[in-house]
Amino acid sequence: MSARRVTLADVAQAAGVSRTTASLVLTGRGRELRISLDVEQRVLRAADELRYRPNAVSVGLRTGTTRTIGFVSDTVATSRLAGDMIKGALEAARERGVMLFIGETEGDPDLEGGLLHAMQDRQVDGIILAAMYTRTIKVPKDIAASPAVLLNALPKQPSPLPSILPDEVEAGRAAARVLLKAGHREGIHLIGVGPGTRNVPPQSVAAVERLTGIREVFREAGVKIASGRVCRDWQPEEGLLATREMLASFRPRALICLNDRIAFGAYQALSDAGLSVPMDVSVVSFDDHPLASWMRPKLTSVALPHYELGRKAVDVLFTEMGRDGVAEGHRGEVHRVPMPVRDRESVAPPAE
Amino acid sequence: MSARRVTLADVAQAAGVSRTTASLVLTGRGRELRISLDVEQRVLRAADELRYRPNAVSVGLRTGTTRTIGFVSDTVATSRLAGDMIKGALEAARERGVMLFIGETEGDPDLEGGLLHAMQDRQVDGIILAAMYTRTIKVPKDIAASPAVLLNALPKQPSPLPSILPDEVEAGRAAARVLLKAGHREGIHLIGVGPGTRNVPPQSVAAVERLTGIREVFREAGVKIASGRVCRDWQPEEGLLATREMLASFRPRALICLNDRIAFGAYQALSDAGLSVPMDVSVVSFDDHPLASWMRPKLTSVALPHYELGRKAVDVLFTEMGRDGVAEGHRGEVHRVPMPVRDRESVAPPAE
DNA sequence: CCACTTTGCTAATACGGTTTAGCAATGCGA
DNA sequence: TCGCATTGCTAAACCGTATTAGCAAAGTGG
Repeated sequence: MSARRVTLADVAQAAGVSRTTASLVLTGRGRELRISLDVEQRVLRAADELRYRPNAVSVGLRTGTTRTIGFVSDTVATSRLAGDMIKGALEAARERGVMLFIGETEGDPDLEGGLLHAMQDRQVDGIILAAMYTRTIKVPKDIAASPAVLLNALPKQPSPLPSILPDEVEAGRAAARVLLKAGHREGIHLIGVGPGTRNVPPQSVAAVERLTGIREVFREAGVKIASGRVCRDWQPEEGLLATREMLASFRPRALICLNDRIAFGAYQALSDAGLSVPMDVSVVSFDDHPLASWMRPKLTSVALPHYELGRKAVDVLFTEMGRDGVAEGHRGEVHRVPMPVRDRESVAPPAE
Repeated sequence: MSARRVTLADVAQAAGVSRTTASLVLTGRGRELRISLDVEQRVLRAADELRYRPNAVSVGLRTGTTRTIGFVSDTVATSRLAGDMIKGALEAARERGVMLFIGETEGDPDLEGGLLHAMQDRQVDGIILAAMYTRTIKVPKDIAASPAVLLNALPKQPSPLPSILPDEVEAGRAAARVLLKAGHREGIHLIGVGPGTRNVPPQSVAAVERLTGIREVFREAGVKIASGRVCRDWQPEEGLLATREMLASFRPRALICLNDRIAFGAYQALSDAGLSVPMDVSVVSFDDHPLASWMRPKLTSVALPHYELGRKAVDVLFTEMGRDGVAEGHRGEVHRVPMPVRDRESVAPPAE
């Protein structure tokens, strides 16, 4: 508020040298440009004593690089997802000495455009364009003004931007294998999608890919999926309804719920029907929402690696920033981040 | 990546005027400095055609103000809280044409110091120092280099910084009133704190204040709190244990759970004991975690106004930034944001 | 002793804007 | 016709740093 910031000129004066010399020493180019050891020490001491910290704005103007990246997402608050993704990005950024601008578009293209401009005006070194739920997005045309990556999203039209995504197909396989390994081969029902490849809610990449993985493993194992119900909106309410409906026609041995909120609803339906988890029915799910470990019994779930996704986005963005312009060949690369299985208490061998 | 950015000089040249003139027109000082209407139009047209956007870094250097504020919190990912607080701040910031730097300290003072410096180096116009769970924090000494506010936190030592907090005492009163209004006057138990003022988990501001409000209303109504149990960590597990323990000695008519996760555990304990909510036992809680509306029956809860807190922080920060230096009198002001009651299905009149 | 290299530092310019001071042309009153 | 105010614009300085080009002094070889 009060005391003016210490500038390079102050340091130079205190050390009795020119600003040039001070700058050279402090940017580590002193040796290279033959500044004597004596002077170097004087400058360093002065800087230290005055608690000099370079003005990043000035450096940004001069060098054109601000050590700042922008993180633009459709919505940050609605889910915990955002939090962990941002956290991952934040930590990876910190390790590299970079700061993060955050912006939220709420799906509004105008807001998105405005945000991207505001960030570019501030000379960000790169941009992460993130979606909170995996989906395809329309890539704004002028985003390529700076290096950029897509996080948790695929481009609608072909695009040179790399994307970072959870490995949903493999997650689907993992969920199916959890049941197979526990000995399940029949009475397996899907809540949220299926049973056919086309029975998926619109827009959802996760739905399609998880289902693909699930079907693949069961097919290879010669196991038939007993039934599947689509839920448009993957909320507890719908999970409850879908499960209740399924219970009207079947006596299931195992459920694959397409996410934890659906599983939460399924638990309620099963409990209402007097069925116990995992004794009567095993349940596997996806996302590893915090909820999953609060439920009784604790829910076995294939985790969305939000934190890792965030980190990876920063990593990829940095290699992208390193790439000096044209280096064709790996444009539009897709990076898949593994989804780990969290084994808990909701799966047991089928009762005899 | 490729095409150089359009600069003011380009605009000036295209309009056939000096950089000075272009700048004056574009900053709206044209009239004031007697630039002719004709020239003004030429400049505006040129800027428009060239799609000129001022380089914010340069402006920042010259004017010393970057239209950027820093949001530093102890941890953003752990809870949904963060999300909504950030969202509120983000929207309020956008409305004012300001961008947000986000940083996370994980409670590490060194990281915190580093972050604050990194932000000050980038010439932020102000800083929001936020805690995810309401608590007292040690205010870093050199934070006052720029205007700052405390969000969801109180200073440990007296400090000139304003703080923004949820109105927890009033929330406590509201919770108690919900029960009174439903007709409850006995068999009311507290899960998480109490019954005495000193039975609170350490560090938690919310615990103390909620309890204060609760006790005040019941005292005035001449109602006695039947019992209370402290939970150190306000998690479902502890809520379950505490409730089970209480049920061993009492037959409660109503529970005030100190947050929703505790209530979640309490639901399980009540269900295990064959008690139904709200027929046998009414439950009121705090926070309005998303969980609250997923539970069956839906949980009545006094909501933490995260979104509003975030907005308010930006508002207060702006008035703080407006205050040119010394304006004593309202230093260290505390702003309380109301906590609204979300009436749902977990409260009913006491059974006869 | 002189030309030439090396050593050790600095002057000057650039980054892209904003802002102050001031200049040339015109208008106006006496 | 002269002095002075007004109009309409611009030159120049400035923000704080990085970087290029170059200068003076000292050292080196012949």
